[in-house]
Amino acid sequence: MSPRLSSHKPQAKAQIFAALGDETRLSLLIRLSDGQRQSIAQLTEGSKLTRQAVTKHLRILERVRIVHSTRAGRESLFAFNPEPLDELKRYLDLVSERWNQTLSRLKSFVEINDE
Amino acid sequence: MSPRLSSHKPQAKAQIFAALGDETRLSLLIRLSDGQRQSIAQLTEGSKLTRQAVTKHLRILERVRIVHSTRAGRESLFAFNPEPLDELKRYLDLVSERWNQTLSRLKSFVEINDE
DNA sequence: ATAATATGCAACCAGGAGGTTGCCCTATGG
DNA sequence: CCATAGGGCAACCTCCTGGTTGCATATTAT
Repeated sequence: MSPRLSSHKPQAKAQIFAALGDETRLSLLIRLSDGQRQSIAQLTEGSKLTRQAVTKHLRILERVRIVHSTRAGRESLFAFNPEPLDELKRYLDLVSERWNQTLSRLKSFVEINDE
Repeated sequence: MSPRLSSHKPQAKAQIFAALGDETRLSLLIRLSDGQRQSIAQLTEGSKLTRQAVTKHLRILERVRIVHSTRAGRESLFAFNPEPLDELKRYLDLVSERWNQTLSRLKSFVEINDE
């Protein structure tokens, strides 16, 4: 019923996790998750970083489809895309499930846990 | 009711995501999520990597508490800890929630989405 | 037309990440 | 007691990452 862990490509997941493994990119993600499309210049405001740095981060997020950009005149607008995050959540659920199966299995042994 | 996004420390979350942003560490995580404690030597088996490399990865996972180690004789056994992953799931849920609020808000405008 | 705005591209740089090797220390099994 | 198995520590190397700067290009506003 639930897709097995083995059916997930680990490298793809790792790439998404890695994209989220940066404070700057997380904050960009938060700013975009409110649904407002924002230009690079807008996203750079209040960021202490250069526009180029922000651009690089956005491209990284874009490569794993957490974000996607469309050109509008002279500016390129970035928008949030929740799909990859949902994918990660499902992945984490599978790990949890695997873990919980173990717990119930252990419970049947009625072991004393001397942790 | 649900904790706001602003109450989460972004750098802490970024560190956890970063810890998961590596294929080797993801596979270690999978191997440990079955509940069996495993030594470094065991985890190194079939890994193509050196024991030292595996150790480094384990330490990274340990620093964010995804894994924890206990010394048992001459070997140190690593065990999985699901808490940080649950934390991440909650975090991702908050982002999704933020996103969905926007969707319903947009829906009230009855806009034509020409994406 | 011109100036200003928004971005792209490329080179460059410092530091960190992933990985290896060598050596030392501590348990454990004969 | 000695050989061996399991690890820790530290040095070292290479490559990627995050960031910057400089310059070129395309829109937009005046």
